[in-house]
This record gives sequence, structure tokens and C-alpha cells, in this order.
Amino acid sequence: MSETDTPMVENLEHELRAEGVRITRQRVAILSALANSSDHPSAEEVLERSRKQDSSVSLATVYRTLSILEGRGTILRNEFDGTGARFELANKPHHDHLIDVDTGDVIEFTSPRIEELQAEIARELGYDIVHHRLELYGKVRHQD
Amino acid sequence: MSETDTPMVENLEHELRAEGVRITRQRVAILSALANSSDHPSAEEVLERSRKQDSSVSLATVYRTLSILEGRGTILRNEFDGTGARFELANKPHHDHLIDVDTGDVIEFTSPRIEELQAEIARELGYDIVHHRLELYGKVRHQD
DNA sequence: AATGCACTTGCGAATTATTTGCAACAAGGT
DNA sequence: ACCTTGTTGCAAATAATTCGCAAGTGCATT
Ligand SMILES: [Mn+2]
Ligand SMILES: [Mn+2]
Ligand SMILES: [Zn+2]
Ligand SMILES: [Zn+2]
Repeated sequence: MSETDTPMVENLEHELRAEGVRITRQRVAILSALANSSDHPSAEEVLERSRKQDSSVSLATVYRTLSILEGRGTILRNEFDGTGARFELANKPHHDHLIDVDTGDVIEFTSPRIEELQAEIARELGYDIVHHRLELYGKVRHQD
Repeated sequence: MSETDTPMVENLEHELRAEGVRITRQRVAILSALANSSDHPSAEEVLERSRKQDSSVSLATVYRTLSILEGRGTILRNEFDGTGARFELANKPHHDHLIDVDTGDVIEFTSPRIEELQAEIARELGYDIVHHRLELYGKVRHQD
């Protein structure tokens, strides 16, 4: 546990340790990278950011750690059009994404009404939703 | 134009020819495979089905043709979780998908209400929607 | 603090899905 | 039938992610 660990990272470390996951230098670096990001970094970007704290982190370890974290529900894996997977901590309330097709910017939004309708549709079809993906791809509205 | 061409395939051939796209044996086979499919085949599956009509079709040509068709809006490319891309003709009204996570079955559905809400959300964020992806992943509802 | 073993890691090779270079081939206008 | 130019099959190239393995390291225990 590095002395530069934020309380959020320490919390994650405790949770993981409680489940028998070993806390290694590289895992702390990866957790910090995720905790300090407010965007949706790719595996490569998580690698770069992690290396600022521990230059020994490898891409394979980033992928292995991201898999563990995803399996535990600690992070979410997004597969937007085109690029590889993008990640984010799962500690905020559920939301969906609007991707600016020109800039790649990702905007988060929530719609309780859409969530309800989804559940209703699934119910009518005889299903329970396990998870869902709602992505809007758009361009800034123009009047030019 | 093979004499076993369905009217639907002939239509597609005409449209494509009108845009300067050459109608080759393999393209007819691929169009037929798509026109005769009511599911969401992968590129490999499109290859298999096309080969029943023209055994010379190669996977590279399937991918190249699918790209052309997607570019023209003739087909839609779906990227569901896990597997590679899955395709379908775009000649039916817009719909979204519910994927049975146990069987892989894909069920189509439409919700005018959700579509409206999406447009509204984008508008509030200052965007016009170019396209969107709504996928529900679910399990058959059980009471056992 | 030292020990030991199972879990982790870095590295490079393997995979999976898709794309591309290139020489041979074939639409389709003339 | 001919010619030009787009198209094809094949194999090699990419891109993103996973895996095998020998070396390294958490951390429970002494
Ligand atoms: Mn997000
Ligand atoms: Mn469909
Ligand atoms: Zn949602
Ligand atoms: Zn829709």
C-alpha cells in the first residue's frame, strides 16, 4: 500500500484483499489509474497511466487485472463502435453513453424512463434483463 | 443473374448496378445468403451459406462485400457481446435486439417510446443522433 | 524477521476477427 | 469479341486480447 494511495484506492484494496485477491504493486497502480480517471480509458491508456506510478506494469497484466476487476463488478467494460474496449470504475450510479462521432467524446446520461421501458419490454418477451447496452452516436446539433 | 434469383435479390442487384457496383457471381451468392436468412449470421456463416450457391466464394470477399453493403445501407452490422459481427438486411423497419445470454438467441423488438426518449435526451445534450445501439441481454424469466 | 507455496508477472508467442497486397480474372460498356 | 477497370482468392498483415512459462513476490505462518 503506497503512501500516495487515495482513500478510494485503499477501499478497493481492502475489498479485493477480503476476497483473496493479492494486492501487488502493479494492481495498486492500475486501481489508482482507474480511480483517478473520469473518462473512459482503453487498456493502452490504463497502461500508460499506471506506468506513471509503477513503470514495471505490462499490458498483459493490465488486461489480466481488468478482467478480474470486471468479474468482481469493480469496473465496467464498454465496447463502443470502432475502438477496443474502454473501462471505468463501477462506483457511480448506472448510466448510458452518448458518443460524439466527430470527436470521440463520451457523454454520460441517465434515463429512468428508458430503463423502465427496457425492463417492461423484456418482461413482455418473457425475459429478465441481465444487463444492457444503450449507446447513442451523435453529432453536435448545427444550424449552419 | 442466376435463374434462381429471387425477386428480392434481383432488386438488390439492380440497385447496386445502378450505383456502379459490378454484380459478380460471388456477390449474388452473398446477397442471396443474406436475403434467405431471417437470423443474424456472422461473416463465417454468410460464407457457408453463400458457398451453397457458389462454392468459390472466399471469406475475404464476404468481408469486402459486407463492407460495401454496409456502406450503402443495404445491411446492418451488429456487434453483440462476445462474438464477432453479425449481419442482417436493412430492409425491415428499425428495431433493436434482446439477446438470450444462455442460448445466444436474438429477439427483435421495437419501442417507439424509447426511440423518442433517445432523441429527446440527445437534443437536451445538444446532439443529433446519427445512429444508436440498444441491446438487452437477458435470461428466460423463471419461477423455479 | 525468515520461510514457503500459491498466486502473479513480464515477455513473447498464440489467438481471433478482420483487412490488405498482389497477380490472375471477369464484368459490362463499346 | 475487346478492353479497361473493378473484383477475386490466397496468403500475409493487423489489431486487440489472451496464454504459456519461468522467474518473482504477496502474505499466512512460524
Ligand atoms: Mn461511463
Ligand atoms: Mn435484427
Ligand atoms: Zn441504462
Ligand atoms: Zn432503436
